[in-house]
Amino acid sequence: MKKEEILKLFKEKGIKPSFQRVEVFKYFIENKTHPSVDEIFKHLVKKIPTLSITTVYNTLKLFCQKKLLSEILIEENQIKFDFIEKPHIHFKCKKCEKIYDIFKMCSIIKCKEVNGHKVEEHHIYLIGTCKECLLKTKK
Amino acid sequence: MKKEEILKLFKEKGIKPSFQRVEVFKYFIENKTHPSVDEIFKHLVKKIPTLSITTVYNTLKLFCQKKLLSEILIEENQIKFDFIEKPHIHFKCKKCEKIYDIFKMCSIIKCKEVNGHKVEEHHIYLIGTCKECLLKTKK
DNA sequence: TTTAATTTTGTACTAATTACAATTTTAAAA
DNA sequence: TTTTAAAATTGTAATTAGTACAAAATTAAA
Repeated sequence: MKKEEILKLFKEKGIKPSFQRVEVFKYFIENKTHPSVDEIFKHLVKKIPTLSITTVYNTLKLFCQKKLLSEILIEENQIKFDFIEKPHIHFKCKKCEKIYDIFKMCSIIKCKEVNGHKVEEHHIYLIGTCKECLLKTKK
Repeated sequence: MKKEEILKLFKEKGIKPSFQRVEVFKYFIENKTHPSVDEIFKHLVKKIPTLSITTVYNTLKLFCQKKLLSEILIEENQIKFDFIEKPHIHFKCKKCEKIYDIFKMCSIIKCKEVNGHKVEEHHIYLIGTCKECLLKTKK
């Protein structure tokens, strides 16, 4: 994703492209992970020494409101963030703590109504032992 | 659920039935809600004036390990707890903040394996506007 | 160039959770 | 019954994520 594309996306969403905001966004497309606020801050402060943690919080909040990112709350007392491409669910390994994106469909994800309640968001978390950790324990 | 049944359940799970533990457990069966640590503490401290918040944390952690309760992490900076009866998912209303139990099945809940990862727990959260709040806004 | 609006920064604060040592309770052994 | 050891509870202090907010800096418009 090139800079012009980011600027175009920001414009569509009504986000003013400050240097800090573009850098935070770039973090997500360059590192396809599920970072915490702290990880993002620690990474970007190397490049932007004046960066404030409050800016990171503000920017992530804005991106979530504009549906560029979504929050992940999975067995942690720390919010992680997720770049929204196509709908997916998350798997977290209890051993290595890694979070995997799982692109698997399910009736729940499509449902817009349940017991009369209007559904606007779906968050599906699976927890267990990942492929790699299963292999390690077998050895 | 009578006291003898609670004691029997604790014995099965290998939980020593201290007065505090029994009272915390009773809170869940008497109030079918999704309480936070603070709510449980504030309620029980009336009956047990010497109760410590640390004991509540310890007890809830133990109950989660023993699979009597599970943690709910849904759009909050506060963990809530859920009594495990039969598998269900959660719906949270954005307006009134209430959490509903939804007893609806889905292929994801049954799945024990995904992309080679071994699945041990499922947490499904739906967020939106609940039936009651929808009615209120229509008026 | 001036002005207003927006964004960023930095500090102080709050609230949830954890660490840990001291005390109390419980259960087992003598 | 008394002694001893183990487990649970308590209370305090510390940690940490996140928020509030005002001042400074930046941007865009008049």
